[in-house]
Amino acid sequence: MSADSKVQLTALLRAALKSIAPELADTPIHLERPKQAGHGDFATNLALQLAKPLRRRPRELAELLLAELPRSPLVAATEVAGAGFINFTLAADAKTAAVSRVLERGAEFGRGAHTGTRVQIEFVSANPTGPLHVGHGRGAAYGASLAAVLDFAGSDVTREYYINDAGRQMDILALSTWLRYLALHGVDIPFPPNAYQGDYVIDMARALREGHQDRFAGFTAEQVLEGAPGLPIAERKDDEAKTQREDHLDMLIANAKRLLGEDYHFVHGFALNEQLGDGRDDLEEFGVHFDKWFSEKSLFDTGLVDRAVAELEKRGHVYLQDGAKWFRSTAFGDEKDRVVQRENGLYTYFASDIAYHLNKYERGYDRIIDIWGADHHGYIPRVKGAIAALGLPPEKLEVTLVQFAVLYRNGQKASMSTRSGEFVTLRELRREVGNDACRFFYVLRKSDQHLDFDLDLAKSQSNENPVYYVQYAHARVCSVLEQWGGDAAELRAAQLDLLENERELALCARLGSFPELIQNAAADYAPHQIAFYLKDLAAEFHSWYNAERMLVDDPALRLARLALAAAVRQVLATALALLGVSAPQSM
RNA sequence: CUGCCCGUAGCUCAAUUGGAUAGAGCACCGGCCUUCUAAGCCGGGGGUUACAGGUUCGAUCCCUGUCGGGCAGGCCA
Repeated sequence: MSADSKVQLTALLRAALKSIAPELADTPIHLERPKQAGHGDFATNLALQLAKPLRRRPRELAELLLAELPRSPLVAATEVAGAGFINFTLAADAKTAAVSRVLERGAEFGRGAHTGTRVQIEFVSANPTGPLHVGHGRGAAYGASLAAVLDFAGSDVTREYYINDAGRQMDILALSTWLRYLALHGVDIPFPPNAYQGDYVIDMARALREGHQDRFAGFTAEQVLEGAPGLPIAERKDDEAKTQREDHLDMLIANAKRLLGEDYHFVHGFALNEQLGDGRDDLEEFGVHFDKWFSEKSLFDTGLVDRAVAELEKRGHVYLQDGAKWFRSTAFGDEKDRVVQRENGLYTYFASDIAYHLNKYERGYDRIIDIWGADHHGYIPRVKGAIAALGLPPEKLEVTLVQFAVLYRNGQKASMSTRSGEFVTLRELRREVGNDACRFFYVLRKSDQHLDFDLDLAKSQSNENPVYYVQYAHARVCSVLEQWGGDAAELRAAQLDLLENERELALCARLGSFPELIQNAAADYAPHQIAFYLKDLAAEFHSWYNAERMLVDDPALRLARLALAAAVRQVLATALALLGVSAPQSM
């Protein structure tokens, strides 16, 4: 059995279709795996689809198609059912053939044909202004798994992290670090409430002092606060107070730049590298790897932001108002026009984002995937609008939104406030529940669904925990094969027609559907399908394990069952690897 | 107020892109360890897919409205 059953069945149906309705020979043929066991191994609604154009009854057409269906050893039985479905039951050896395919191809079983499609996938891209938190973790797990699935399905994938190293947030981090550093040198300045509060800033300040002693000190509080408006009392939440706090912060940043001169860039770069390095380590430990780290600042340094805005202007999509440059995004479906260059001459974040996407397009990808937090959904129209305005095809860009994850401990929502300093970081989560449970739980839901992350469940070592459930199946196979002690190569010679009970054939069919699963998960950007497949495969294996023995006396039957077990183990390992979850030999 | 997303068993979620009798796990009840790992298995009850219409052979899925939840609506990022 060289090709997959589905491909062969499609060809058979195509032949029958040409024979009864040559003019409709291009009708897409949809074959599905019925949910219900009584409906066979595959079903098609082709007759129902033809009913309208041919103006004939679906069941009649189904009969006609079956009459014209070429004979094949693949098919054991066919039937017309329901409104006009055609159900196929495969021959037993067509199902068990999946086992030998798995054993032949090993870790490559399920890999799609190389399409040469170049896909760029950008994810996480968190501001390097503090530790990654559990929200970033979900984007990381989703993006990494999706990238792995797309790669396995046949695309050439580039994983990219966009570093926001050019904006005001980075200045605030640099200032925060410097203020903490000054405090270590006895300079008493009230720490602004809108600066970065976390302890990691104090850690950076200490590191700065250890490495450079008092190089960045020697300034008085008066110098640092010069020209800054006073801070309103903490209780005031009105707009005036907020503006005053922001002005205060901006003046401190300006003073820092003036007082430190060249050294400001050093402190800025130091804080950036510390946080970026920390995030990179965190992600690597999480099994999330990036091929490219793309700097926002480089877009300014290479003049691409200037060029992108100039190109928009040249095409007549920019106008001046109140001293600022506006992109007419309403002409491309956005709700309102957006500023790209402020009155003070500085570009907005949106401007560099346009430049970044222009750069992505110029790199020649066939498909560009952005994974954003759900709170950024309002940005999609303006970014796509800008792409269209530049004369580029916006449909090449696909934005996938990842909803928030909420942690639950003892049935109670765990706090994740980002300002209080007591937010839950990705690192804390990984330490608490382990990388495997983290990765698996994060992709257990569709990305556009809110995720309730049950910490107690993720930690529990019981059958309730789906991670352990799946890993346990893998470990069980390992244990049996070890006790058998034979050479894995022997398994290829197994007489697979000895696999004949219902559970065995169900497992074979499940293995055989793995390549389809990969294609579906890739097409839908839905790695959660891999997680659900794993749960199903593990369940069917455990059920079989309890019902039948593998290490039986009959050598031929023993070999056949061990071959099936080995194939199950292989597919479990392959699928777990796509999700970045380990496949333990023993538990 | 406006826009986007969501609403499925008591709880957490699926549902092969419009298919057949809407499926799992947990929780609840009852069984299975002298036999390859009980981190496992077998059996049982549980639903007007938020609600009301519409489109068609057929709707959890598409359209309209209502109700409920989330997120957005800066010359912030």
